[in-house]
Amino acid sequence: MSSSRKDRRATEDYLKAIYYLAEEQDPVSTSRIAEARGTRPASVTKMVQRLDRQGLVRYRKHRGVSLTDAGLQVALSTLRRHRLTELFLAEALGLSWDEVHEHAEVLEHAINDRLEERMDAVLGYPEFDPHGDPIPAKDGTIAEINARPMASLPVGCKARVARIVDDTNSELLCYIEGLGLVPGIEVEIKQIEPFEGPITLKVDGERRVVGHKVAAMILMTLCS
Amino acid sequence: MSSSRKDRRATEDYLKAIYYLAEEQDPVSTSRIAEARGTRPASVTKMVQRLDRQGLVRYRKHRGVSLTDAGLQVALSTLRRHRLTELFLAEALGLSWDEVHEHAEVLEHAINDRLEERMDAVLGYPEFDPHGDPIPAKDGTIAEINARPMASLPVGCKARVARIVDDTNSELLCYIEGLGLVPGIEVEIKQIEPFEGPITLKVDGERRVVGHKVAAMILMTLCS
DNA sequence: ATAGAATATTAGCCTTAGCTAATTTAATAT
DNA sequence: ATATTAAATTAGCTAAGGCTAATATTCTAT
Repeated sequence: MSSSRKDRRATEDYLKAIYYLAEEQDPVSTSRIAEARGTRPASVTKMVQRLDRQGLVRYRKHRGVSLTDAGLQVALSTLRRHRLTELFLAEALGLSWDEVHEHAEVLEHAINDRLEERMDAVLGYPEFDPHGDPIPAKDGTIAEINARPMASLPVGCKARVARIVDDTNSELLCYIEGLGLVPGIEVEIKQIEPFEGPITLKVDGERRVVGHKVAAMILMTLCS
Repeated sequence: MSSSRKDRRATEDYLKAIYYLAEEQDPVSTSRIAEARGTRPASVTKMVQRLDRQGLVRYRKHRGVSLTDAGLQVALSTLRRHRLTELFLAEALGLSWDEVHEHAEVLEHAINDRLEERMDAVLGYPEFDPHGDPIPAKDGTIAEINARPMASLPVGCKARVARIVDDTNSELLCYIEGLGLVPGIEVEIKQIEPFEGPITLKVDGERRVVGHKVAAMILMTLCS
């Protein structure tokens, strides 16, 4: 039963992980994927070889993997479904923003084009999620945004704080201000742990570490 | 990785199938399950042996399977999620009743207690779906209903038409009336194809075959 | 009661996705 | 430039769910 109507789960999760990790460093190494997914490198090697055979990634021994166009489409589609699902669950079921992620992590693999389309319509075709992260369009295009969430910046990048997303969470806003992360300030991204991990950055010559949730609230414009 | 966080899918689908088929004939035969699921009998044998080992069914060679209490709980929970999901998709995404089933068939395996609870609350704790089929409660109890959908009756059962669920589909209502299936009429169930299959019955001494969708609209009271 | 037909089971193979242990390749430090 | 270390790969195993072909059991009709 090679194909027919299979488990999208593993494939989509791998491609999504590779998509995220590639932001950090392009041919993504086996061990980074293993770390991100909580599996062993040997399992990753086998899987990326399969994905390569399916034309979803380009893999060269000891050299890492990159998404092909086809793989990128799948990753973006999965990301789109993830974000639409999060938004939808928050909207339609009144779940908190903290809570929706884990549910979406499962549901993103269980919804099809039709459901995606309906959710999109019901939500009014949103382009960004409450974190300020863009929701890829059906065709894979990502809304151009001059200000991007800090968490989406590449390592080594210098950028300026553009605005802090209003999460109606005044405690966090104060905390962020306290870190010196006020609009106009220039920071350099030193290190990003994938997914929910912390981000290390340099502000006014001083190193700081901020959590992923906080970083998602901080929109940045790149210093070219 | 024996257990941890597995694919509920196959297990739940088997148990659900067995639950439905048992209504027709209790120890359910291998081949009935195979037919219902579109797999080969040999695969079913292996699977029910596994389910037996897990304590979800009782299986005796050549004699068929029955659900254990644990298996029944899983089947009812799955059924509950299926029906809540159908209702929720119709409500929240404006999908037609025809359409929701196939989506629910996938999603029922992807939602957890929390989502189930939220959907239930948002829907106002419904006890029946639009077909008139009861939605099992969290504890597995099924709302007592004197009138049951025709599709839920056992084969050989004699029952009286109680009412026709108003589907706001006047064509179907007329069609049903045309078959002589008016309230008060006594019919005998001759044969039920599982799931969406047709139902053969005897009305006024004449055999008739009605589709599952039609049968779901006809609520019956048993003639004791 | 038994032959033949219908059902069910077993044996043996496949794929996916994981694991460990052993090996190979690449990177680093002297 | 080579020895050591770190990272990646291969080999070989596991379990779930499928499949086919072969075998075994039960049912049915004589």
